[in-house]
Amino acid sequence: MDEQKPYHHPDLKNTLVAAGLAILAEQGINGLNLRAVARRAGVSHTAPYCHFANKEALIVAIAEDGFRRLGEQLGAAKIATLGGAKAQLVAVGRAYIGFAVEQPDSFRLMFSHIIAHREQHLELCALAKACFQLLQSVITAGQAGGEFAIVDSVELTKSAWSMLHGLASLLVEGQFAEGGQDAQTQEKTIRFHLERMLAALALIDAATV
Amino acid sequence: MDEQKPYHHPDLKNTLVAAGLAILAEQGINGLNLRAVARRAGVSHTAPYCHFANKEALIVAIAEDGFRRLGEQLGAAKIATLGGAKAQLVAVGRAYIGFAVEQPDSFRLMFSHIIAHREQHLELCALAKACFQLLQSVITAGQAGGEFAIVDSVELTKSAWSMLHGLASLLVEGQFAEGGQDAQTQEKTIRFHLERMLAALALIDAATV
DNA sequence: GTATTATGTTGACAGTGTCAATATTCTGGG
DNA sequence: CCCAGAATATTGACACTGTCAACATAATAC
Repeated sequence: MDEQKPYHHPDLKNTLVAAGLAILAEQGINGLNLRAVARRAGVSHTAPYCHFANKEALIVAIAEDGFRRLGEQLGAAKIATLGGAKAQLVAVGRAYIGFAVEQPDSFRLMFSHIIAHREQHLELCALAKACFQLLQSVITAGQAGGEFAIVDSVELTKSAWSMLHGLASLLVEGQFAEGGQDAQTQEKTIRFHLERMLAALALIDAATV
Repeated sequence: MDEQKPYHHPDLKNTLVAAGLAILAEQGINGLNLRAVARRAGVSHTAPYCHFANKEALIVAIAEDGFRRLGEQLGAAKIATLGGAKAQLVAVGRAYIGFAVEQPDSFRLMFSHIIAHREQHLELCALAKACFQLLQSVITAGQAGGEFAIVDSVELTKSAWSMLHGLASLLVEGQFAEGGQDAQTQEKTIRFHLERMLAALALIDAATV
């Protein structure tokens, strides 16, 4: 028994990211520190420095993982939905909100200013962009199908993302919680706002063009 | 000369908040720690504990100040704008975005999860609610004037706030910055999205009712 | 098979939040 | 006016955290 682990950890880098995610989910951002991550991974308190330049680098890796999971969930929602681009947009939007509400600390971390110079982290930017482009693909498909008018799809996607992100952020930060709502009520509220916002997006061009 | 300060500081509590705000503006959230605030206020490193239970309490006070300033700016934008509720809504929205972009660290702090149990801080909640209600007042006025349809104004205001907050957040976190845009271009982009989003809000009821 | 590199550990240091003990000043009641 | 207690501020200490330097161990390349 007692498989004593080798001096060299099989895959410490990913183990550290996983440990960070676990701590994030359990204790939130305040509990997320390098030494706790190292402890959880079963290594010494400076071992992370062999794989990450500093704390921020580890946080970036965790945020990257978050964007990867978000992208997967958005993609899954998209392909699981038939019935036109507007329905897909609602489904993808619901997935975005769902991710934020179910994993609030990951969501916060991904958009947090803790990551000071976001543009310097190419992989992080690429993963975030992939999420954006997934949203955009739904919108361009809708344009092709005549569900949305023909305007710059990047700008239209920015509007859609703003709406989703705002709703997600305010929900996550508890700004909309007047007393503890039950899950069902909250679900209804979310769908209500989602449908209204996205219907507005579909309408928008009739008004502004 | 050399007015040696008295042992008892005239108004340390407010001085500490002001010092915190200054540090926040200069060095961002990372530079904001109790000892630095105390240093800047010219007192010992534990003096803040006479006025704040802990670091979070000071941060709450700084956030409260932020909501107070935000409320003032929104109110000023509202009363400075003639020409109907829609124009007012755009103006107030522009003020919201302006606050976020000009004072990104204050904006982040106000909505930050650093403040763990927001609902326990009554004054903070009241100040945030005052901002919400200012937005709501524009919308109800618009309803009375026939510019917006008659639906639950709280829900309509939540939609508006979500849109504004999402745009502000993504701008502040640099998600929309593809390369350094000059101020003029950014201003155009902001107004573009604002007008579209708020026009969408005005239209929304025709679609969903 | 040895030199080099990659990986991990130990020990140290400065900075931070917080508490206990102490000092100074203010305030109200005699 | 004086003094007791409250309010305010300081000093010193402690644990925890991020980070670095020095060293130890394992994998790899020639």
